[in-house]
Amino acid sequence: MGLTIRDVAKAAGVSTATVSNVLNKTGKVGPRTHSLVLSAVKRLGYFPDVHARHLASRESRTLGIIVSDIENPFFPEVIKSFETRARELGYDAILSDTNYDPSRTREAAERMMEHKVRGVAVMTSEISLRVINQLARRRIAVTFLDLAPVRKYVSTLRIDYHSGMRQIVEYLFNHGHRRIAFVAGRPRLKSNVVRLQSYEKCMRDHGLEPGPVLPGDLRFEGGLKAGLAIAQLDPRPTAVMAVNDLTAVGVIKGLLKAGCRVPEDVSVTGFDKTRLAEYSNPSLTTVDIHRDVLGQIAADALHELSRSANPQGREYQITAELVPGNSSGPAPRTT
Amino acid sequence: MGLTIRDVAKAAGVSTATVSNVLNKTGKVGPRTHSLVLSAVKRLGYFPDVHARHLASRESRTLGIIVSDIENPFFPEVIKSFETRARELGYDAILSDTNYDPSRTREAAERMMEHKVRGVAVMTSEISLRVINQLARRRIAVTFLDLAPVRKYVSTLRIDYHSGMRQIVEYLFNHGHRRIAFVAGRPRLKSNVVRLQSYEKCMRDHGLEPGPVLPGDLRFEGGLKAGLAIAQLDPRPTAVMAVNDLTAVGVIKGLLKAGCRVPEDVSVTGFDKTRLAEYSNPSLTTVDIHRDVLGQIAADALHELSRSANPQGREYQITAELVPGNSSGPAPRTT
DNA sequence: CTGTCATTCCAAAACCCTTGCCACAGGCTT
DNA sequence: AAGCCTGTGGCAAGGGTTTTGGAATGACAG
Repeated sequence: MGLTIRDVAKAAGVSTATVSNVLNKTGKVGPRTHSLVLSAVKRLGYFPDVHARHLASRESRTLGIIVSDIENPFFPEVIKSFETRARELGYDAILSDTNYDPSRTREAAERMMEHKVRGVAVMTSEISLRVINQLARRRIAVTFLDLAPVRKYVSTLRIDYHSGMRQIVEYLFNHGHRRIAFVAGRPRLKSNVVRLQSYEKCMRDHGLEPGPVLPGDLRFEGGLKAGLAIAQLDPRPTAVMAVNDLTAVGVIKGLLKAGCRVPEDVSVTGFDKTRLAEYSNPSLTTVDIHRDVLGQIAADALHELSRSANPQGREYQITAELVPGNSSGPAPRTT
Repeated sequence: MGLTIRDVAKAAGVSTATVSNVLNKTGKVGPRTHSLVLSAVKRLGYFPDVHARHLASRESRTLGIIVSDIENPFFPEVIKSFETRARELGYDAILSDTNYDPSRTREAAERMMEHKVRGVAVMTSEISLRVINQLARRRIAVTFLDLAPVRKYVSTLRIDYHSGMRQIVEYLFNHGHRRIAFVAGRPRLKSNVVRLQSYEKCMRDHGLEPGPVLPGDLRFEGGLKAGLAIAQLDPRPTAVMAVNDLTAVGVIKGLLKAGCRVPEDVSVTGFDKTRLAEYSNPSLTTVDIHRDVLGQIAADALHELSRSANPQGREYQITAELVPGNSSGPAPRTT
C-alpha cells in the first residue's frame, strides 16, 4: 500500500526526479542508473499514480467515449476499436453509458469534464447543444455521429447511409425485385430518417415507386409485427428492406409465422451488420458500416483535434458495404 | 479553461476550503455562504478535478471491471448493471477489455493499480494468481468468477451452473427425451468443464447414459459442425444440449441444413440466455444466469469488502433459471 | 462587562508526481 | 593546465484539491 515514487527513489539510491525521468523515458538518465531504477521499480512492484501524474504534468492523456447503450450490439465493437486505437496513441479511455437518458447524458459529459479528458467521442443523439458548447469552450475535442456541424474543437463522423441503401436497392433490383417494402425505425432519430429517405430516393432513381413503408421500433417486436402485416398485403412485396438487422430478424420471423418462405417468396435485408446477421437463420443480407473503422477514426480525430494548433473540426466519412446473405434471392417468378 | 476551485472561491468571496466544504456537503458551512458558493459554481460552470480530488483525499471512489471481451454478448449486461450499481454506491467505474489475452490482462490489472481503484471485478479467466496477490496485497478488493478461493480481500461469485444444467435435463426428461447429446465448449475453461460435468451427473441421476459429447468452440462454427455431425448419428439423439446459446444456434443451423426439423425431430437447448435466444429462429430454450444480478452483486461485494474493517472475502451464489423456447419440444414417437 | 462556547470560515500543509533549471563530474581541445 | 562541453542527476516549485487546526465572530450566561 501507499507505495510512492519516493520509496522507489530511496530503494534505488537516487532522487525522485530521476525515477520520474526513467519512467517517462525522457532519455536524461544514464544506462547504469536507468537499470538500477528499473530493477527497484520491479522489485517493489511500483506503479505511478495516474492522478498525481495528470496533476503534475498538467496534460491529460485520456479520451472519453459516450454511448447510448452498451447492450445495443452496435456499440461494443465501436468501443473496442476506439479503446484499442486510443491505447495505441498513448491514451487511456473511459466509457460512459447513458441508457438513452438525456439527464444521464449530461452527467456523462460532466464526468468527462471532471476527468479532464482531452477529447470525447459522443456516440449518442440525446445530447444538447448546450453541453457541446460547454465541452468545446473547455477546449475538449469532441466528435459526433452525423449530427452537429463541424466547428472549433468539434469534428463529425458521417456514416454513409445513403451509399449503403443504394447498394441494397441495386442488389435487389438486379435480382428482379420491383415491389420493395421498407420497415422504418424511430422517426425522430435522424439516422433512421436518412435511411428512409435514401431508400425512397434510390427507388425513384431506379424508376420504382417506393412503398409500402411500415412503422417499426428498431426492435425485434416491431419487425415481427411488420412481417406479419406484409405477409397479408396484396400485392405482396417481393422484398423487404428493414431499417436494421434486429428489425429484419423480426420481419423474417413474422413472415415465416405467416407461412411465407424466406427468401423464396420474400427477400429480406437488414442494415448495420450485427453479429445477428450471421447467426440468424437464414443468414441476413445486410450492410456493414464498418464500426471498427468508426471507433478508430473517432480516436484518431480526437487525437488530431486536440493536439493541433488550429483545432478546427472537419468531417470524416465512414463507408458502408453490402454483405450478401441467404435472406435474399431472386424475385419469385409470379408477377 | 483551467477553471479551479480558487476561481470559484474568489468569485464567491470565500476561501477554497469553504468551497470544498460546500461541494462535499460536510455541513460545516452556513446556509448563507452555502448558497453563495453554489451559485458561483453554477455561474462559472465549475467541476472539481477528479485527479486532484483523489490525490488530496487519499481515498479512491472508483471501482474497476475487467472483462474478456466486450463483444461477447455475455458481458455488456454485466458491465451495465455493475456500473449502475457502482454509481448508486457513489463510485466511478472504469472498464478494461483484455481480448482474452493474458498479457493484456496483466496490463488491465496494472491500469487498475495506477488508477488506485478501491476494488476490481475480474470477469475473465486469463489472470494469474500472481496478479491476484499483487492486487490483494495493495488492499484492493477483488471479486472473481468461479475460480479463485476466497481469502482476504478476495470474494468469489459462483454461478450455479449445476442447477441450470439440472433444470434442462429435467425439462427434457419430462418431455420424453432419453438420448440427449451434449456439445461442449473449450475444455480448458473451467466454467465449460463444470457444465459438462453437471450434464453427465444429471443424466446419471435420471438413470440415463450420458453422451455422445461433441467438441465445440463456444462459437457458431463449432455448433454448426456439431449439428451436421449429430444429424448423421444412428441412433440419432432426440435432444442436444449446447454449452451456450451461440453454439446452440449453430447446432440448429447444422441440423436444419442436414434436413432435420427443430424441434420436431430434434430438440436443442442453449445456455446463458443471450439476446440471441430470443431472436433466433426457432427461439431458444435456454438458461438465464441473471447477468444483471451478477454485475450488481459484484459491485456490492467490492463495496462491502473495501470498507469493512475485516476484509475477509466470501462466496456469493448467482442463481440460474430455465427459460423455455421453441427450439425444444416433446421427443418424437419413434423409438 | 467579561468569560465561555458554538458556529463559521480561513490559512496552510499535504497528497504524489513532473519538469525547468542548476550543479557537478569527467573527457576533450588547445 | 586551463577552459569547455556534454552528459547526468538533484533541488524545488507547482499542479488542484482536501483537511486539520485555529482564528474570528456572535450569543449567552454569570
